[in-house]
Amino acid sequence: MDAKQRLLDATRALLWEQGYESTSPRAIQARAGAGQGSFYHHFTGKLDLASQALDQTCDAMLASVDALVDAIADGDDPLRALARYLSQPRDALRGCRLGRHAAETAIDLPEIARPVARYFDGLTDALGRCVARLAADGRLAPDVDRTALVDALVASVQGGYVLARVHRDPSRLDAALRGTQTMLRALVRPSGDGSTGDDPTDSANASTDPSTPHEDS
Amino acid sequence: MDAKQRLLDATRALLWEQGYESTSPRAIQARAGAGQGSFYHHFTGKLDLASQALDQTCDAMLASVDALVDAIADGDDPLRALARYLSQPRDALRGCRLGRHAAETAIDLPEIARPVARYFDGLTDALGRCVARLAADGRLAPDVDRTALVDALVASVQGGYVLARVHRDPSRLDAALRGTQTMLRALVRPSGDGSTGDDPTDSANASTDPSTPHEDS
DNA sequence: GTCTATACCGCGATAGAC
DNA sequence: GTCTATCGCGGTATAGAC
Repeated sequence: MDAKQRLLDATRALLWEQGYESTSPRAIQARAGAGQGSFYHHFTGKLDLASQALDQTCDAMLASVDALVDAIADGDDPLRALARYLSQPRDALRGCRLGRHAAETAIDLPEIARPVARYFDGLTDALGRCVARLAADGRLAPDVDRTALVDALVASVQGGYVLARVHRDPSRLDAALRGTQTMLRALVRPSGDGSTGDDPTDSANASTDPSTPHEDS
Repeated sequence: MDAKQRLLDATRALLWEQGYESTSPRAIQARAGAGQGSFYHHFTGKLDLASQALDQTCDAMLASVDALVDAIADGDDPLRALARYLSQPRDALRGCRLGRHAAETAIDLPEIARPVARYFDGLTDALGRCVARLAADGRLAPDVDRTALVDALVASVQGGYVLARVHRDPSRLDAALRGTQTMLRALVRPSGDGSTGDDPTDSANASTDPSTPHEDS
């Protein structure tokens, strides 16, 4: 692999682990096995490299989210799709690869804010399609503010990361998301189809199951 | 005011604005109008000062939370108390004074983690008292995981801050909390008392109302 | 395209005078 | 208790050789 992509990969890892402010060019170079020359040949500086790295992370995470939600186009239950998103395995103690930058002063830099906001816009859009389908199917009271509902779902994930890190306990993210699912199921009327058997939305949260890699929020 | 408290106040402000890693002793001294001498006379170093500053912030925020919730001991509606907490005015773009440190690597230092976790424990306890009262009044299905529900409420606030900062839009915090309140009201059975009139839990979120100061989450 | 050498600056802390 | 002077270190970037 060429030095440019090695630098990008190293940056993506370090931005996730430490955030922007605490990640130094020297640390990136060491991790990438590249020198100062490569660094400043391919990128104008730390900010430029970080921005491109975040763009790659954004693309990967949006692809993962879309894969979870796309099935509703084929008639899959939208509530099940939302449950899939909420119970996706997550690295609770590391935090969200993009959301973690919200707390940094660097979020004021457009080069940092743009890829981060682009991910949240895409995520909001994907979950919004699920909620819109629920409303169209008459499973959501018409007076429910659907954008507010989506923001609440996204917030419960981001806030769950905060709880997990504060308490050094990954299960707090699981708990928060189970609580959110409990509230969500109370708001949404059950599907009209005949399947009354096992309810997929009842599945325990999966961050206790560190099986597969995952690229979303 | 003596130099020690001026240093603590300056640190509290800077920790809120910039976080721990980005706050330098020099900046604290400048803001406090104190010199190196005062700094290292009263505190062993930056970490010691930050830890004491966070402890003061934790105390102030817990006092604010308790004031919101205490009324349920006098028979106030617990759902109304939760609504009061969720719709408390907040400085959405600044983030939570304590929760913002969850994203920092410094959260791994016990001196930083302890006061932050102490606040979240106290907040969880206060909201837990409201939820327990709801359950005792038969307004919550017995199979609802109450600790998970509380975590979900706390997470929606913390995650709402993330949304607001990512989008540079304070209204996203309001939206997330409105969505959470919508879900919560769907889960909780209405109060049994005769008052069917205006529902206080329907009040719009108050972070659009920057009237009073506020010390909680 | 990649290397090494170098520069400038601010961070975090210490020393010692007053 | 507070001041100024100083130190060692690492962050971020540039220069110029190869």
